[in-house]
Amino acid sequence: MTTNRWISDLHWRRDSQQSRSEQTQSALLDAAEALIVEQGAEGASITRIAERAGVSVGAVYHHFKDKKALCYAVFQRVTDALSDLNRQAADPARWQGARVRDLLEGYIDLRLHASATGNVSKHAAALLMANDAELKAHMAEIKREGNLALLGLILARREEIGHPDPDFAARFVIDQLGAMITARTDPYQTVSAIAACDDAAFKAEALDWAAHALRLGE
Amino acid sequence: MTTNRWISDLHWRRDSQQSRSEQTQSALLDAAEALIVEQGAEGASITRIAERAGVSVGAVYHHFKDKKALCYAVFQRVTDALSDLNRQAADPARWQGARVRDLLEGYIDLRLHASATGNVSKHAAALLMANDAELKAHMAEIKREGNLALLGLILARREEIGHPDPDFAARFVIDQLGAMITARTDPYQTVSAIAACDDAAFKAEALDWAAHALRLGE
DNA sequence: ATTATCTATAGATCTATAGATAATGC
DNA sequence: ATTATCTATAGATCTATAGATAATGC
Repeated sequence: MTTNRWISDLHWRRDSQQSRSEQTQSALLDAAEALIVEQGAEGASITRIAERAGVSVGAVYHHFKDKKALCYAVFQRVTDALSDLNRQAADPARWQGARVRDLLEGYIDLRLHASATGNVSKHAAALLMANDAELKAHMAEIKREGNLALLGLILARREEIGHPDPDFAARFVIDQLGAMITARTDPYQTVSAIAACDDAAFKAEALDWAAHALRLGE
Repeated sequence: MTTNRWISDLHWRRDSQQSRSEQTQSALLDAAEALIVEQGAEGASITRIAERAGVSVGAVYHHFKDKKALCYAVFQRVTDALSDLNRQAADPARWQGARVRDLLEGYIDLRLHASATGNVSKHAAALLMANDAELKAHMAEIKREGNLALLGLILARREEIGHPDPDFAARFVIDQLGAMITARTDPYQTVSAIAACDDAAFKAEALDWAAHALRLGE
């Protein structure tokens, strides 16, 4: 690091190649996301993405090997954020003194909050996933990691669980809470009480069910 | 109807224009479904669909106005079957003397059975839906109709429900059972106890939860 | 006369590359 | 010297249509 700190850190000059490169790449990812969400995955052609990002088609291929690499980068920006969230939530230090019910409540809060933010990116990722089994599998793997971390935290408190098979019960509850939250955040609703009630009522009902399923002592 | 019954009913001659037409249309829908499932929605071009169905591109456009019409026909074949199933299941005569628990068990059985059959068609429909908001909305509407019919059957037995707000509880349980079954039949699993256990264990756990949520008397 | 089918093709994409140009970076 | 960008375009699709051909149906 022999670079002049005045220049590199205080940003008197800011159009370094590196930062221009990063800006262009972000602009391309943003443009791809927006087009995918607005017109579906088929509407997001390289030509249109470049146009929207304000660069030429040639520039796209300078930054990404091919269209698939660009799409995967869009997807990865979402999954990286998800992995980060998982890592933070899984930190045992964060949950010292917490009971199973607190863990479940924290999980619900986390997912409800996550689904309320970054919606365009997530929608784009969902559309890409729908057309690509590899991405589907990758997303499932990330969710799996998060769920297994939660499972570990819960089973470290297994003495609270009255169900005769705590391992099965804990897994079942985690799956089911996930399904419940997915149903709540799905924009295409059917009946739907899960989506119609407010967050507090949803949380109360979900926690009540989970406590029953695990036979948590009171 | 002045047609000769010997001909039209006993099929001595079978290559009428009408039946050829139907055969070609079915072949096109089958080919489209297969290609969509095998290569994703983008892989199913008119050229490839025609080739797979063993007809020319021109023939495709004789039977379908454009590509969208063909895709919608693929989708409709699936939703028509679903609507039929809904209509059969919603018949009150079928449920005479049944209790709420029987209704819920019947619903679970129906959906588990449905997800085990006609998988290629449903997979294709799901991929088409993913790229088309109109189809998503249509599917949601069909599920909604089925769920509302179930809701009606349950609320006709509201005296069995101990929950202080039977209407809310019934809607919540229907949503939740739906989410549970979706999670079970999703091929991309996370933890997952819901998918790992056998049908009997799944049903028992689901029914137990529903009975608790509704506060069904015993 | 109508219907089902085919062949051939126009016209509009779309992906990816080659090669030139201008700026940064050592 | 390397990096970022542009222009121009080759080559491969893909959708949809026009017009010919052969069979059914009244």
